[in-house]
Amino acid sequence: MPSKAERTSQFILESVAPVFNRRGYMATSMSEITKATGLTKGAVYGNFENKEQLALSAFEFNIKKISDEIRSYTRQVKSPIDKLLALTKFYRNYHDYSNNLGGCPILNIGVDAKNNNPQLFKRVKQVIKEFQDNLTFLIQKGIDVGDIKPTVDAKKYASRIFALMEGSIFMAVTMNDRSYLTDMMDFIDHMINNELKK
Amino acid sequence: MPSKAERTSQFILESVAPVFNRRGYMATSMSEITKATGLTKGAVYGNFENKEQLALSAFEFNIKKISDEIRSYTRQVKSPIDKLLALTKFYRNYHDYSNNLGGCPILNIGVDAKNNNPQLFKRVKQVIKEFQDNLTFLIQKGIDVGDIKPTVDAKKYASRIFALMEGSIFMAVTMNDRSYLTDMMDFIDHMINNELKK
DNA sequence: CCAATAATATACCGTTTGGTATATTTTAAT
DNA sequence: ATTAAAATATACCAAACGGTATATTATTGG
Repeated sequence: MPSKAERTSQFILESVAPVFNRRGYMATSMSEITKATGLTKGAVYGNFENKEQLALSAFEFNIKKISDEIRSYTRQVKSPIDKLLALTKFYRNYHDYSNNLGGCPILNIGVDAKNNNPQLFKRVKQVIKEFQDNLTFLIQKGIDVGDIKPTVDAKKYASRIFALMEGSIFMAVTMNDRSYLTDMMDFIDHMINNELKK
Repeated sequence: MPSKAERTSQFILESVAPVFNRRGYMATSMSEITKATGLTKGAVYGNFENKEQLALSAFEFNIKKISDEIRSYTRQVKSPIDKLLALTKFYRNYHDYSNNLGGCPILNIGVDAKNNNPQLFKRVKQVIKEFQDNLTFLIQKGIDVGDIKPTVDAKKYASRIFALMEGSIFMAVTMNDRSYLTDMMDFIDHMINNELKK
């Protein structure tokens, strides 16, 4: 059994992760944090150095949760093409998923932290790079195994697909209209089947 | 000559519009506003009711500036297709343009205001709708005059193009890499010429 | 069950927040 | 140039901010 402190730290993160994601770093006050957790400042500061470290950990918590969820989709299939299609399948359901979280952490914290928290922003950029590298690797593997046209520029398609996804997430969340997501995922699927697939 | 108050109000808006755009509503304090303007709180509150109204006016200021800039591109050509291409031409240069402003107001304030300022968020949604309606109207006109395929769903393409643009702006600004913009505008141009154009 | 220790709550710190009442200065019409 | 009005600066307010020292309560190994 994990120690009391470990359990409390996890509980705090679970509680404040959506708050930070929704409200951003500056707008999330310590009083909101104590309210969201039901704990006092003493407990929070006993488990986290300061507000910045807590925000950083909350972002990490959100990213891990999404990554795990994505993996649960992609690991069910084997071929690179099917894994790409599994990714769009995940994002088709993202509107429901994001209602708990309050939008996409990469998008929200990317916008929020850029001019408010350099450390957090640096981490967002790393996460974006990792995500895109994974996507590039997947497309390249598809080329290597002969499923994807060898003329395809893996990196270019990876960054394009990522931008398409973030754009549709922004629109779906902002306009509260899931059709932005489903339409874009249809579009990406079409791209995968007609431009990438051999 | 405009009155002193009118000139001061404009000066305040010019000064604080980029600050609000960069930092968001909550993170922009009155002390940052007095610092950015060089004026005192007395002057600011003499010209604006409160921080919220100032943020609202600053957003309006930014949107008008961009709209005017876009119009200066699109009015130089006549046909709907050329106007669409003029739009992507504007966004090709958006990386330089946005460095002064600190990103896209629609994206920044859309993300920032969603859970921090209902009034501001409502206005962002209106602006998005107006922008998309203009785009829809333009595509529909292209269909009517016979430049664009009659099978094209104007509204669907309008919202898709808008999402593509916002996605690429987010990526370009966040990763500080204009190629996200140029690549996406190439892509949209290709779409205009091969899917929309007769 | 009992201490030693770990974890949480309480009470407080100086600073900054958005906002306002009032004093001072600047503008502009005569 | 004078003066009434408009605009700006100053000085202040209560409340909230992030953070901390210390008191209190829970936990846990013996």
